[in-house]
Amino acid sequence: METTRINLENKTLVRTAALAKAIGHPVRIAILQFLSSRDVCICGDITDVIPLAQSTVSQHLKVLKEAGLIKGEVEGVKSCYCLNREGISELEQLLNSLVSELNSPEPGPCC
Amino acid sequence: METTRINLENKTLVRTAALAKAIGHPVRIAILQFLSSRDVCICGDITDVIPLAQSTVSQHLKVLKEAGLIKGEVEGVKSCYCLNREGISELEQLLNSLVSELNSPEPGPCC
DNA sequence: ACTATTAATCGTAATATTACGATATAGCAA
DNA sequence: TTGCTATATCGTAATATTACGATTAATAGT
Repeated sequence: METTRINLENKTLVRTAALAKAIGHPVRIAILQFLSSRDVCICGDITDVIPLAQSTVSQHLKVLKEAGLIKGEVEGVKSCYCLNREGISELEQLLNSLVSELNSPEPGPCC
Repeated sequence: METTRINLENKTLVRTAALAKAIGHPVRIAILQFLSSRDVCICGDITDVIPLAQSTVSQHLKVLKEAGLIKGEVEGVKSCYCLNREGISELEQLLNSLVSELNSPEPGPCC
């Protein structure tokens, strides 16, 4: 029996997991949705729509930023956030190829 | 300014996050890929291809099972696992609608 | 019945996540 | 300068995750 040794260091594997992990929390998905619901960057009112402490929201924003899913920059006294289109399309591409990989081949006899 | 109050209890939101979290680890993605690489259920040799302790692999399998992404049943002295097609398509559907939601509308002036 | 094997579960330690309040930082307005 | 506001960061507590070895439970083979 050939032992198809799995490489857990695989770049795509690790990156896909990291992106999935980043969206693996309701608050972070909600933040992404909120950012996409406007057609401009959002400066300052993110905390207002999320029923959590300001510091907690800031923490989630940091996670999303580090994952490359949003961009943020200081704009005067406020911070402006918007979606990082590159990160979103990377997410889309990696998750799509994962799912299509999982969908083929067809289910076998026992499932 | 209308405060679009975000509901963090939203079923779709919570479910999407839970599925994303389940695939938010390289080992679990690797397990899913391995399961899909055969066209039948895998009985027993999952531990052999993952370079981690048997108990750790079992834990990851449990996470995937609880998320509804795999099915598992005892087959004699072995356990048989295979992908749960329903869970996978739920994952596909929820992530697709999330991503397409994030992709529209077009990027505004500042991003 | 006895033994070997498979896989789940238990116990545990190390680390990560999540949330909060408090504090620091930095820009704006007076 | 002095204060005000917005947001990041710090410190911390509670909980969750991840990994391991040891144990248990159940089956298969002798």
